[in-house]
Amino acid sequence: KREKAMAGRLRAAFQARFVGGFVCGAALGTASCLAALQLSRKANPEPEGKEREQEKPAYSSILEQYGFPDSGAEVRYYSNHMLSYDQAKRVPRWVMEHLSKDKILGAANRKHCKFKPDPSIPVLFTATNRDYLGSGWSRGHMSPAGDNKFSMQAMAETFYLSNIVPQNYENNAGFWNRLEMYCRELTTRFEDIWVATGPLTLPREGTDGKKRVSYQVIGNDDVAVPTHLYKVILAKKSRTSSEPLTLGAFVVPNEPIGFDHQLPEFQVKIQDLEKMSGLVFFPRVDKVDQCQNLCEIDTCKLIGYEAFTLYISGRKVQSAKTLNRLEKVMSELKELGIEPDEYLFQLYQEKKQELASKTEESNARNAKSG
DNA sequence: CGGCTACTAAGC
DNA sequence: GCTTAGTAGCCG
Repeated sequence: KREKAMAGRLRAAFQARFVGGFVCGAALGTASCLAALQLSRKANPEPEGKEREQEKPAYSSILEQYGFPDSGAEVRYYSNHMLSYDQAKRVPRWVMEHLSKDKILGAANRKHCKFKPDPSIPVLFTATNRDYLGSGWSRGHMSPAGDNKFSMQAMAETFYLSNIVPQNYENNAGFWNRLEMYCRELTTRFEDIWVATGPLTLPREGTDGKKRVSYQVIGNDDVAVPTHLYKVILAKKSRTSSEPLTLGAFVVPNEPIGFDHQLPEFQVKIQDLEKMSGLVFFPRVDKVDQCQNLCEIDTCKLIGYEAFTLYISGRKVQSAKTLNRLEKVMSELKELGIEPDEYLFQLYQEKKQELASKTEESNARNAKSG
């Protein structure tokens, strides 16, 4: 009995979505869409009944048949992220992803990925690599490549330009990079994390005291350069426990931000971000009463200068292809007055061995052939 | 981790 | 001749 009731509810929920146009256009033909629209109109209570029906001129249904303007903002699904695209700005409005321990482990490597136009977006509205090259702005991931180590496919899809915005170089490699690292670090303290990321073009007050929205556009496609980027983090401690969710929202200027700034400086009330962006995040969650503040529950502390530099050096050591390069990385670190920690020193030793044996091999080959 | 550029070889 | 793909090397 209970099962039947449940099935009925599910069916009702599906139909509500269906007539709401959720599926319309994506998977169904025009005829079905028209039917859905009519159903949806009928579903709305018509306060005045027949009179209202008569008032409605015949041409309005013709208009429906020809179709309404399409912003292309429908949700697009990829292996590990979803997004809504802004066809006018050639950047995403928002990108969402799920993050957990298993997602950030694996062999997927960004060196095998290439930025490219999203094949699912109409050519008229896509950005291209040319728009970015030589523009003075870097191609900044919204859903980061590093969150998808578990899957080559998932990582490759984050390189579609539908997931990219023009971002300040230093910001991208620095503060924003560290913020993304912090999100990954959260997987050690939370079982599930959902992150929404996107660009903002916020108004600024001019010298005349009037507020204006002004932003640069780059390339032949006029790709919009955001003034700010936002990130909303929703985290759940454990899948089984019923303790409240944890929420944090941040708005970061699209400019260099040094180590003298802390993450909480950029925290905003979720309602404020919603007003700025025109988006309601996690609409089914009571974000006021049902959520705790991330920066109270967790550290909201980004990795510091020395630890960050050590980490970067570690990555460089691992990708070194010559002994010369390897030694340079280490000596530059020393010049900065930073001593390698145990982990980096071990990476260094291993790489040194590996490269030494490789040059030995090639020497042997040359001797043989020569 | 986050990026860019230069060079080579292959292909139309 | 020009574009594409892969690689090596660079920087923060």
